[in-house]
Amino acid sequence: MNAFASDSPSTSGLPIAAVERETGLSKDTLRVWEKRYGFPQPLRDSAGDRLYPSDQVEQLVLISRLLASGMRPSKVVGLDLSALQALLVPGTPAMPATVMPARPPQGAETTVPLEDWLVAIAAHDQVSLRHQLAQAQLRMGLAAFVTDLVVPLTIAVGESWAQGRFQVFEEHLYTETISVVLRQAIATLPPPPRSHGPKVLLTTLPQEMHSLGLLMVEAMLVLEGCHCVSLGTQTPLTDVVQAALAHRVDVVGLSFTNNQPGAVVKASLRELRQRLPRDTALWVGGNSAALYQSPMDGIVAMPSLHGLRDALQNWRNGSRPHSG
Amino acid sequence: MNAFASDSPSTSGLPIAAVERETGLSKDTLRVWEKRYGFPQPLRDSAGDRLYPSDQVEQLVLISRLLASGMRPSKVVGLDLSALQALLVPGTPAMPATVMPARPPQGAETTVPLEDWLVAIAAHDQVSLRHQLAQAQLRMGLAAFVTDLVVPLTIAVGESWAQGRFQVFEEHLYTETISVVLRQAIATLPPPPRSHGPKVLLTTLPQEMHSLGLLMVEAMLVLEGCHCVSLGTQTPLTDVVQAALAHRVDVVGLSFTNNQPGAVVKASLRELRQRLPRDTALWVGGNSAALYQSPMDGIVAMPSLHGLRDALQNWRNGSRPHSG
DNA sequence: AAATTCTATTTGTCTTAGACAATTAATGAA
DNA sequence: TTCATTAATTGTCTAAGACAAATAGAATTT
Repeated sequence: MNAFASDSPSTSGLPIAAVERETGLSKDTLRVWEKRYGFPQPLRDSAGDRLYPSDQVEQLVLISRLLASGMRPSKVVGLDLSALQALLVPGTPAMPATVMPARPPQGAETTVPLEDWLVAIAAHDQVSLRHQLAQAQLRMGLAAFVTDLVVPLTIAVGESWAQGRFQVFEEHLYTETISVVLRQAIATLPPPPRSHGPKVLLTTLPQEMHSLGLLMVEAMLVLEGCHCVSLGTQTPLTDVVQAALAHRVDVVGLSFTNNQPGAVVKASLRELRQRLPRDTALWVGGNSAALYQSPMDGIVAMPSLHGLRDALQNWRNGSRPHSG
Repeated sequence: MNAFASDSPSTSGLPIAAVERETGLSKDTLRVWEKRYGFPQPLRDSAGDRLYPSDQVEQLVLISRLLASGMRPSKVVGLDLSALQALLVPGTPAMPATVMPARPPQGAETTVPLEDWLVAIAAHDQVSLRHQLAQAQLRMGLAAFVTDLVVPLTIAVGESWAQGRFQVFEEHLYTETISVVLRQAIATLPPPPRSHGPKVLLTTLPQEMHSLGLLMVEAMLVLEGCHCVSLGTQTPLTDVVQAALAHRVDVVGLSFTNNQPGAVVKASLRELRQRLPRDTALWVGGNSAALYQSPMDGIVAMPSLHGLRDALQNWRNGSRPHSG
């Protein structure tokens, strides 16, 4: 058993299982790249097993991130660190411009620039950060807080992390803190007036573990008078269907990051659409590029939270034409 | 590219990648079992690729659950469905009796039997469930709520799920609802008196995605006057260390389910212990059997929440002998 | 009886190279 | 431009064998 793959700091490299874990690239892929492109070029331990030097692992991490945003392996697999970073900096590059959040940061948000928030996150003072965020939420109101602060700040944090400015744990700290503030805000919201909006099931499919998007959507929906049922992250497809039936929801809302290959995302959605009742709407969002490349039948894709309002309007018109 | 593995309902089986996803057993393992034990016995598609019938997948899921609780493959891989279920029912079987939660359900909890809570969960009324749980929390107090209700109820839900009584989405619903109630309770707790307890970093390692245990621990610790920093789930090992340093915590607390093989858990802990400063305590808990099999140097393993009190006491004595 | 050491078995992962089909890019025709 | 066809790209699967970590069971000592 060549076995467990703890990246012992003294050794000269990581075994293939550790690299798979760190990069998300399968062992098969790592081996076939080595054969086809000549990269990576791992060392070998005494048993002949691959040992990936950490600089190659770093390159692989960047490569995998570029792939997730739409690049092709042949274009990026050989490249060195600086070339990769150069490709990575400009925003979310492979995302078509038409779906980029059209609205520039504006109004209330500019009172405290994003940069200051980034500095506050880097200060590692969770209590203070939470306090400041909670205050901002009260000052701006929940809707503006989400669209004008949380959304751009989350994007900025993601980019900072991609550029190596933030550690993973700092991103975790940010996520956790925002979650607490958002949950608190949602919890203190007045209960929705009965049958004013659709009943919405919120979750993500397996492999999608980011709950922040769900929370943002939940906040906006509750503000609009919807009744939300959240299942948290990583609900198997079968159970999404069962939950939708059991709770008799009008809408199923899913969030996708660009962690998964686009083909998998599309296939899952096709499958889900087929299994859900016809009259159950399926709304999807998140920064997975695959969602917006081509319109999918019976699926409403929302590249930004602003789409929620329209989707709600459409639902009210389409699904309940004789008022409520 | 035999590619993505959506379990199309019309086909006669799942491809190996889907089975890996569903069961957590690696493709290598699935293939080697087939060779060694003659099970599973997948069909083949036109290209010669394996197609696992869904009943075999069900067996594999049960087998993987038994392995996680300490059974050996040779004892369970061949067994049929009923035999597997028979092994699975009695509690957490492979866990040594000495580490089982010693205290039987008692006192306040018996006013509303667990069974009634299970029925309430099965009713799919999240609003009502949340309300009832919040009321119970207020009535019992947070500490008793956690130890006497949430802990046994979570175990009961897990067992119900293992026995097929609950669907995955019902377990998700339960988890989400409890989380909301616990977070709410923690948020409304008075801030801890300064320097009355250690500063504790709470998180899980990658592959561990259950946050409920962390929330329970956080509740108990905050009650005891500790200052908690939670990073949520799935923090890479390296970042746990960095976060511990950045936040200057006294204690790192980790939660482990029995999702991962024991060897991986142990190796990760050894590694983490080695990388953390000597004077940073490392507390671990959760129902991963590996934690309690043999004491590990410099690691405090707590099979139940009741161990927290003692651990705190020890920390206060050991780490700060000349008072604070 | 309990703890320890040793040996034998079990077990998961890694290795090789090649085949294949789904996807994407490029080419040609309307 | 837009659509269909061909070509290139790319990830996954298959096979059998090798190997070392982890565990079980026996033999030994405390």
